[in-house]
Amino acid sequence: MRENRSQYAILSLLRLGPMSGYDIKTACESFFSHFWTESFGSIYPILNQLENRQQVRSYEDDKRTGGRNRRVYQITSAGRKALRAWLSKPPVQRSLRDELYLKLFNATLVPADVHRSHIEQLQTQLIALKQDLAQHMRELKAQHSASPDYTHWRLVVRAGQLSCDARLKWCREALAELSDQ
Amino acid sequence: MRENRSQYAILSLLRLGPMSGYDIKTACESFFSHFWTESFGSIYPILNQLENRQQVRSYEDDKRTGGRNRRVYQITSAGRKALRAWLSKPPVQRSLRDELYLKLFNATLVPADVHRSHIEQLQTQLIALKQDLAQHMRELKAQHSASPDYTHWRLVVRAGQLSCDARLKWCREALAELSDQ
DNA sequence: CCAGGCATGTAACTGGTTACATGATTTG
DNA sequence: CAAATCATGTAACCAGTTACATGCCTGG
Repeated sequence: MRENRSQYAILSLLRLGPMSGYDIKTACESFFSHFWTESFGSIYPILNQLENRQQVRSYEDDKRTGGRNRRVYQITSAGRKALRAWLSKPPVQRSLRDELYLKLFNATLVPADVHRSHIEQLQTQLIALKQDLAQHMRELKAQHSASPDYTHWRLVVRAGQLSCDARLKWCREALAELSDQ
Repeated sequence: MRENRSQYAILSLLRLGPMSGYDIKTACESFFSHFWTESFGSIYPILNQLENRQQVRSYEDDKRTGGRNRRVYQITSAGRKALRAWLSKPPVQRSLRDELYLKLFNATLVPADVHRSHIEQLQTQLIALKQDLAQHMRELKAQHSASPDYTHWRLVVRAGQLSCDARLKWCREALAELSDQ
């Protein structure tokens, strides 16, 4: 059984307060950036499904300034219950696929420069990610250190940092090894 | 454009020598275990597609002992060329989705034990993975240290090790933080 | 004789992305 | 007025998984 997880990502954000589909996308990009993504093509249809199942409720957000009308969703107790049920199940590892390593596995088929530049690109992305995560951590401390969620949110960001550092270390090792040949 | 990557995983293995669909699955599990998976449901149809495109050739493997007849595939120069073309393109990061962190984000909704046990489960898996990777590294050294692929294959395993260690470190930190509360 | 490993294949499904269509309002 | 931002939605697509069907041969 392969369950749609987008619904739980959406409910996770909705439990923080009422949001529109657009807000959910934005919140996803800021809160979940380093471990989860959602697209509009999932968000809007799933919000409708959740409403049919009475796991969210919505209302038209009238009298607002800028942009077209918004529909704002809020989680219901049925929604919270569904989220809780999912949380209790052990997380399942979905298939793992890392293109970089698959390419590196075949490195001898193309000039060495190719892979060096792929790794350098990754390194650049990771350096940017490292700064994002540091910034994220500072904001978390400043805005949520009193929240009961703080410990867990901190751990989530911390996981990103450790993983990012490990990959950066690998990039340095790999580049060193690939150049002295 | 979202390209089917299974075909390249299959070509990657086929460049090491002729294999059946079954062999490919097995090789995938041993060579790629920590960064790539394939299922029979992809392998067999894709082998046919590759043959139609003349990127692989096949023959019936008669007079063998045990099991039913095998069809053995070998890569052609067109196949090698297609693989090379893909290798040169920068690897694209496909959407990132880690259930554990999404669950942890909502940790306050369920008893603390739930997440502790999820993390302990992960820790157990990672310890097993660490041993697998160490074993894999030893075999690599023993069997392929003379091969031109050795440096790259070593780096691929090394990436798994660094990532595994980083995640283990996170598990320890997380469990420490979640228990003294 | 049956469980398990070897072996091939197909059908059904779906999660999730991409691209497109549409439109209001603000700002430079 | 064009571009950017806010905002919602749908249609098409497909990569990849799961489940099922089938069958040979070996060893306990």
